[in-house]
Amino acid sequence: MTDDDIHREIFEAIIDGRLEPGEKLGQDELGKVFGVSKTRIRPVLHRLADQKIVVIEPMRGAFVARPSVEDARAVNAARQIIEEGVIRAATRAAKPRHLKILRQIVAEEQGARDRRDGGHAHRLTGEFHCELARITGNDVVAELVRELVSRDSLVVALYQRPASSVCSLGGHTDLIDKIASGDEDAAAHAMRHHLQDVMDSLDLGDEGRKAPSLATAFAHLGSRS
Amino acid sequence: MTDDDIHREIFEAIIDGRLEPGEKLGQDELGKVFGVSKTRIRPVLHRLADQKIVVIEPMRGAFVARPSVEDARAVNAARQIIEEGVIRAATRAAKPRHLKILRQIVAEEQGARDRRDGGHAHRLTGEFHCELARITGNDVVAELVRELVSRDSLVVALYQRPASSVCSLGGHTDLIDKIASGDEDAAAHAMRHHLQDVMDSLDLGDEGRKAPSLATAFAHLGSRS
DNA sequence: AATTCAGTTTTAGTATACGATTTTTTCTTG
DNA sequence: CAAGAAAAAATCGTATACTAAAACTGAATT
Repeated sequence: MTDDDIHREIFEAIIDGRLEPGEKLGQDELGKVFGVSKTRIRPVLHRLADQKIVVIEPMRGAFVARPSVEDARAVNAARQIIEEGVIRAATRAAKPRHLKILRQIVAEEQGARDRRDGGHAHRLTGEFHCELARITGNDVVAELVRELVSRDSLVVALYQRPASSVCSLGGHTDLIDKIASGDEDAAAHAMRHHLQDVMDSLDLGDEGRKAPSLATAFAHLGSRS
Repeated sequence: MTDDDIHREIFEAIIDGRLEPGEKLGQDELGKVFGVSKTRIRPVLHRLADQKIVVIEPMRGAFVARPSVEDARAVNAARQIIEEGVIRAATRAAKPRHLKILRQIVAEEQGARDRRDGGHAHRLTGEFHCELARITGNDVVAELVRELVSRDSLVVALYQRPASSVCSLGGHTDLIDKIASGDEDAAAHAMRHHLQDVMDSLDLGDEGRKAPSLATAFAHLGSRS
């Protein structure tokens, strides 16, 4: 069990939603889970904190990150900016085999949705954008996009509307078409709107449904203080 | 002396070239420097490794990163892709005060060059790109660019030609002009070429001048094996 | 004289131990 | 009985101790 294994294990547990935002990540507790001392857990937690997947409150411990509404908007806006450059480069570099891979991912995505497997579908949605970044042939870019996508996964986990995973259905195929056409500007435009659609499909009205603040939890009582 | 202080201290020592690429970063040694145990050095080293500023070889220790020629090309290519999106967003968002800040940085840069203060000039060059990212008003993007720029600093430190820091002189003012004109495409184009110019000004012929491989060090002897 | 191998020293990686701080529990008091 | 204070438990952060691997030294051998 290497350090990266521990990291990946926790990372995936969070992204897959098996660990809820705000949940406490105790060092000794995790150490017992993985059969190591907390000495090896701490660096992993710090790395996850660097990735904004967890937050570390001094002397209080690590918690699964709970991005605020502003964080959510900032990450999405960042993706619009970054992935504009990415899809432009991808459009310039795209070969038929690349498009084939993208189409395959969309197909699997569709399949997962049909099977009502929202988790898998969501993961493939992220995979699509990562694969898009890979078309550029640049590992640095691919890694950057991967990080942004994973941060966005947390956001979606927190703010996704109950009955809305159909939103990005056409979005990805549209992106592929634009890339295939070689029209860089059209592709960039489509990407910005696609990400904006994802954003708009979120319920950013309250500060996260899970573990809400007391004020919102008891809002139905009205303010009496 | 907080953890971040230690991190920044080592980070800046590397970026400023006070620690040469390839140099060993012993845990106990650094611990003594900062008056702490290696327990607190290790996470810092790992964080720097995440940032690709140092490399950690298992059971051998940490060393100041020595990006290969391929790494150098990849980081520059990544910047071309990422910063295309950034300058487009910046062009759309730019206000007069932003341009003023950029022009000021260029002026300071020019002053530093006149004073033959290459280090300061180089640092301001990076600062220019970070400030450009800040125009987008997005902290996530700004942070991303900052990381890429710092990685590039290492590359430049390794591969810069002895007498060539004049290269990007006109580049930045040109970028400002394009942003001011509001012509997004022109700005994006200028950015790509500016970064390509920086790249071309590097001496990527050998695998780094400092501490070269034995093969290149004794190349003048010819191959006799 | 160069090379290899054994012994020594150094150093990375990990666990344990300990002090400091927070959280929880319990006890007191109005 | 509720609220606050004090004590106890739990847990974070750091240093120290230990183990194992790598680097170094030097002698022996070809």
